[in-house]
Amino acid sequence: MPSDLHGLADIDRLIHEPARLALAAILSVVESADFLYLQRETGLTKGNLSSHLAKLEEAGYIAIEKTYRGRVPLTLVRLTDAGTAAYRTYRARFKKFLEKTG
Amino acid sequence: MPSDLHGLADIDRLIHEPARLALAAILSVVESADFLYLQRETGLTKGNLSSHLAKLEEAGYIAIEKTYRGRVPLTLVRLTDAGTAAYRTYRARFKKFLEKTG
DNA sequence: CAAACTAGTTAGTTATACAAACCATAAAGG
DNA sequence: CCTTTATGGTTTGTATAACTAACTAGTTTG
Repeated sequence: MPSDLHGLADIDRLIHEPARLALAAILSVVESADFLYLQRETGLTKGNLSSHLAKLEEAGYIAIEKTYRGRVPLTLVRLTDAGTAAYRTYRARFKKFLEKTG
Repeated sequence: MPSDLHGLADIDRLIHEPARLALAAILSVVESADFLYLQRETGLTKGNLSSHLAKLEEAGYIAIEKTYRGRVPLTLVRLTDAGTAAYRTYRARFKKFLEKTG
């Protein structure tokens, strides 16, 4: 394999996807967020948000806690350590790409 | 629609895709490049490269000129003005995102 | 003249994002 | 009450996307 253009090739696709990148950006600053808050912030449909969260959870990037607010179900999401690390790495890599190709 | 998280939502997907982002980065600095050069730089398979180029051409981001080197066919690729503009916009937007969420 | 290389395209598979429809419960209105 | 409306999601289906493998076509080399 060639130079792979400044590590662009092994960018984390899971985070690269704009919807998930937005989610990571939000979760990186809030400790934890509920489903509807995330939906409003990202503008995603419920289904879409649900599937993105499932992917992030599968990757171990987020932890999903299903609880109740009163008797109304409530889904709380937070970034795991792995998720935080992945997000940081992604940002660093991309920043480097932008600089190197500036 | 909500805040859309610093314009991340309307990022140019055509350029956002890492393979095409790499292509744009290369083409933004070389005036013109041939197929095999691009293949080696990006590490893409021929088929994959071909389809990415087709998409970029369809969008008017690149111009493809099919010519000959001696009697061997040669495909030359260069960024159009629209492509250059789109690449620049993409970079600016992403940079902004990185800064704002820094 | 056969093998192997150059330069690509086409065809087919797999994965992805996305929206629409659905399900379940709870509160509110008549 | 019991129907509507809202909350909080999941499941399902579909169109697009990326990617690989196989094929085409001509060319050089042994």
